[in-house]
Amino acid sequence: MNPLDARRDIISAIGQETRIAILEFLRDGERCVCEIFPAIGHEQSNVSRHLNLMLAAGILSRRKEGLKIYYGVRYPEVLELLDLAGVIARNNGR
Amino acid sequence: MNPLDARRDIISAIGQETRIAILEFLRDGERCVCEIFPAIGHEQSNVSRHLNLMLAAGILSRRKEGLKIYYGVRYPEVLELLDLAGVIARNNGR
DNA sequence: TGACTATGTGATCATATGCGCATACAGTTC
DNA sequence: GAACTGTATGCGCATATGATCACATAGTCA
Repeated sequence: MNPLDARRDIISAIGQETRIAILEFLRDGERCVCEIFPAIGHEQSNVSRHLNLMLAAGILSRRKEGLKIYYGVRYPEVLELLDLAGVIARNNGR
Repeated sequence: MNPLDARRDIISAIGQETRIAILEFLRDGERCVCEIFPAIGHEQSNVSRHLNLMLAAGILSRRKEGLKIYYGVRYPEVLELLDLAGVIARNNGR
């Protein structure tokens, strides 16, 4: 994969409404799926897919603990990227 | 539009291969469409659409000069976001 | 083992996206 | 005005994406 593709994969893994909601919810630390999906108000199966997509993109970590599986943001840069997008949006007058 | 939507619009306007190529080409300053599309090797019509999409998202500037229309990156944060994605990709081992 | 809980996945559907072709439109020059 | 150059847009197509439903799987514990 050329570096161009790699960046696209990262950016498009972040730039989706449901996934932004998940990332924001994970800002304070890792959470299990059972906490995430009620918090953002989406179906468990849907959230599971988004989590696995971000995991595959390499921006989430995953840890099993008994029945539960905890996902977390793997790099602070992911949240920084999100914040940077907020800055740009604000420059645009929202 | 809620702030979540605004960020998604910014991020998804950046996270596409053709548009990343355009943004990289515009890194050194504004260029007209007639320079951009041969440089990145895409159809003029296709490039025009991508430029207008990014313009609508607020991340590009547009300036007319005679027949030519010059597009430029409106905020340095856009290129910073791209660089940040590069950092994450590199953390992932590309 | 069997009931229960947490998570993942196959099938399907509706919509969004990216592209190319042809053509329309706008501005310049003669 | 006509010819020309540069840019935008309508249309159609192929594929990607996000969502839901139903069901499968995996781990726990009586």
